[in-house]
Amino acid sequence: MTKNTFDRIYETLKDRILKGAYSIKMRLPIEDDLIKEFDTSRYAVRKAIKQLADEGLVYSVKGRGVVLLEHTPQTQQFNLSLGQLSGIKAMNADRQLDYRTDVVSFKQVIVDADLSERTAFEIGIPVYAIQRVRLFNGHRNVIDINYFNAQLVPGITADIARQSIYHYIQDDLHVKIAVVKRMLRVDSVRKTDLKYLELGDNNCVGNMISIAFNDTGRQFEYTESHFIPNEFVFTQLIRN
Amino acid sequence: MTKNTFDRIYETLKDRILKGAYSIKMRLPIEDDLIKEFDTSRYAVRKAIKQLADEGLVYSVKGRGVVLLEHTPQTQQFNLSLGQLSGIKAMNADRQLDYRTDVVSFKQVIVDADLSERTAFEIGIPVYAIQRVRLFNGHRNVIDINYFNAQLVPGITADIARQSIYHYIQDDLHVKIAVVKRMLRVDSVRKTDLKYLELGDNNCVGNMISIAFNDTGRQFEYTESHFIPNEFVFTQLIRN
DNA sequence: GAGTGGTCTAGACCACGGT
DNA sequence: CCGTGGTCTAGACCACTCC
Repeated sequence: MTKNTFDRIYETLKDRILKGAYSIKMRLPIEDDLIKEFDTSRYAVRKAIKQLADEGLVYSVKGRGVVLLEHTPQTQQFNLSLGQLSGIKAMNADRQLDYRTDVVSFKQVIVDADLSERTAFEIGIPVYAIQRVRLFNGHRNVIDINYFNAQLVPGITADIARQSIYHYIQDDLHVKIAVVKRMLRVDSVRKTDLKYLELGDNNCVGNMISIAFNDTGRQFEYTESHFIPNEFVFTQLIRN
Repeated sequence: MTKNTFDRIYETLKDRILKGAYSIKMRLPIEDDLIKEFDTSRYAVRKAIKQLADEGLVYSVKGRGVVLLEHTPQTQQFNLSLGQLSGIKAMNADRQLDYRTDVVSFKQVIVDADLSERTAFEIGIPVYAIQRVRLFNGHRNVIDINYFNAQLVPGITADIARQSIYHYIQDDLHVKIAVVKRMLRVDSVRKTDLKYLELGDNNCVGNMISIAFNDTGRQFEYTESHFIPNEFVFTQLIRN
């Protein structure tokens, strides 16, 4: 349940925006009116508006008010889907997906100079090196190449990798996944991609490189997710 | 000049973090100490810390403090470079780039059903349809396919397109670029890509689709930037 | 000049983490 | 239990937009 004041305001306003309640004048009510309506302080109202702005629904202009950004069915897909931590969003997220994971490689290795250069893990520490093929509706669309710091997230097994490593990390190890940083690239295919992915005629892959941090600030994961063209999208919001 | 209190605090803290001043204990000073040090209120201190967290440098834990995220030379490149509104960041942003733009197509057209479906512009309005090849060190790395709403940003010419449309929009038209929403995909090549891009053996392109809004909330631009593999990166931050 | 959001202050209480 | 960041209140003044 959402119990915070600003959450309640945020949800109410978001609902109204998506329903088109404010669309005619393209403005949100001014802060003072929202304060009166929700019988609260400016803090909660402003925090709720901030959240709407973070999501790309509104934009605040000093001296004028809070403007709604135009949205159409097409441009809805540009809106950020918050909270999807673990990964990739299929292009048609609405259609039903049959999903399976094959663990094609599971090793525990010691970080050497090369691997350290790539993953930013310290030389000499033990890591789990895992390769998993992700099948969507039976198609080999993604290969995940994971390296997990075995000191920070110990006890991973091939069986856990077949299920969900993030589930294990959070629920069993009680390690909080605080921040994930990502880089996105387009790479020419390499041997592993050709071996495991259904690329068709394509000779490139998308490469999403993620590094994840726990709530003590330590990086416990380095992952490359190679995915086939034409199937996946990533969204981003830039504000002035 | 940065004149806000929280900007001053933010810059000072960021500087210290990057210099490693806090790295031993992996913590920022607690809020009360920062309030004393900068002789200010909690508001400014918290806003500065929020900004550091938005950038992926720190992470706040209720009850414990503000934790620094590990960073190494490799993982620095995951840090967001804020403020780069206009676009693509080359993989090696540090190396000197010779940069040129060729306008290969410049038209004014009326939006029909198909174009409306793609760009979310209303049927019947006039738009500028522009295609520009971007050369980096003489190499045709990017093709920009722009559609600008001619009512919201009138007066674009081929000459302006050769220079900088964003410069013209902001400085001459005084239109504020408030928000840009992006989608990133990997697409199989199409005819236009083959014609204009130096793809080598690659038969895919990266596709960055942007829609831009002015500060009245109107979408004035739809752009596809197709870019060659292996040269560009995008960064993203996900927080819990 | 009137109206609006942005910054800032000075407090209070709550929720969580660790001892 | 204490220390910490998160939420919340009630106000003040400033900077900007628009008329």
